[in-house]
Amino acid sequence: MQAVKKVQEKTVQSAGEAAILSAGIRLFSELGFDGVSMRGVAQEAGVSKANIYHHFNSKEALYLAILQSSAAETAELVENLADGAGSFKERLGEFSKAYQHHLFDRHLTSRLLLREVLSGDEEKGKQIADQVVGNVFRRMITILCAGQEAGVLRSDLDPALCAFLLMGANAFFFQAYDVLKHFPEAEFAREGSVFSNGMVDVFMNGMLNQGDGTTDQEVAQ
Amino acid sequence: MQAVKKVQEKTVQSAGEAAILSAGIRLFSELGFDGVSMRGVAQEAGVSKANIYHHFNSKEALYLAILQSSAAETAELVENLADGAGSFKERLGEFSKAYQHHLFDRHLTSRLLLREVLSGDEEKGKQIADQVVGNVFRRMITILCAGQEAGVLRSDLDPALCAFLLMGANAFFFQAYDVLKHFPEAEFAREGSVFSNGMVDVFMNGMLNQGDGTTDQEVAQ
DNA sequence: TTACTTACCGACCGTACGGTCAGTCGTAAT
DNA sequence: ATTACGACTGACCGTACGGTCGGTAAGTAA
Repeated sequence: MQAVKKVQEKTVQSAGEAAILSAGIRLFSELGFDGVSMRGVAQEAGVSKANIYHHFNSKEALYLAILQSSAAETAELVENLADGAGSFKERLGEFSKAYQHHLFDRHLTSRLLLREVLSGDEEKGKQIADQVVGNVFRRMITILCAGQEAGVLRSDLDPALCAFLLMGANAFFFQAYDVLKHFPEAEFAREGSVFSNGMVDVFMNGMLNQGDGTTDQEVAQ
Repeated sequence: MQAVKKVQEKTVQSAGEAAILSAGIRLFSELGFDGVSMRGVAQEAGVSKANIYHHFNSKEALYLAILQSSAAETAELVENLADGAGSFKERLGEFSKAYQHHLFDRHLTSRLLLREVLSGDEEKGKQIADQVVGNVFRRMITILCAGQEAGVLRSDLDPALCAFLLMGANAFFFQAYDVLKHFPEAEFAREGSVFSNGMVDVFMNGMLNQGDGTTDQEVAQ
């Protein structure tokens, strides 16, 4: 099985095919590959099952087409993520906020891609990871390295680790949002911006009280 | 459908049933509910398919039994997570490290439960969330509140947010570990302890250089 | 008009699914 | 010896699955 070298930017030219793709992403993102039947897609799209096979060779091919269009769409949007001026802290905060907003704005796409990347498929997963997540990852690392050179970011930290933490916090928040809503303790999850601001604050300044002369030992236990 | 009020601590007394449960967790954790067939479970367990239905009423019941035993096992282990003495920073670091170690040690169980919680099922998900994740969550909040009262932890931070970030970072690292291994940039992911130490360092002290008199404005852009 | 293409459909195929059932076997109490 | 019971099985059932096939209707170029 050869890897897909170049994503054929096959333009959708039939209303049926568009309906199939639209229904597919809705169902696949919610139920996963195994949870979706071609009959279900056909019904949701309002076309016959045979018509799906006219446009796509197999269930796998349909899923892959949806995956690739999702990945391309996300990759493009990530490319245009806010990268404005301002202080390092502001830039990072804006980037993080924009990324989180994107996750929720395109929640079907995001859920689909996250599921695929985290499934540990090793084949499709790696490709998507490079194509989509890798982009956000590397851009964030760039911002962080600039921060290190400017002397704002601690030079003893691994920029990749910092990038992973920032992205991961957003992604995990997105994943856990539905269940988090039902936790009475998690007031921060009511509003996305509250979480985002608090998160960036923690990442920037840390959780500990600073500069009050108190050491860890003095307040042990 | 009534909620399961009390988990019947049904002791496994047949070798076949044990094999079924063992095969089930292996398959369900890797492939998900829809990706597993009862024939597959039977074959993996080395028993007949009918035998599974002798011990469990349905596929759903088998899955639920596995889910509940996994939840109970994890809940118990979480109860015994290191909670030793030491400075606040040390306690939190130890707790975080122990939690991460538990995730990888019981990776089948962890993957199963995480998938269920994050699937947004609203029914099973909520129960598992309360039973397992909720425990870790609340214990971590307790530690954090103690830190606030002792004056070590910043009092302007939401302890629930901090707990979520610490837990989420570990959980997301666990989820992403397989794909992260293949990123050349992510050297921190080679060794679990490297990530753990770096993560706790960031959470405690923040990413920014502290106390050098440099403000954000001065180093803008 | 003919020839060809594309979008689309109803009916069908073989298979694998979840689940059932009658019955076997070993064991342990009566 | 008989009964009873739990562990276990092969054969079977109805259904839903992914996928195929012959055919229709519409557009279009020669």
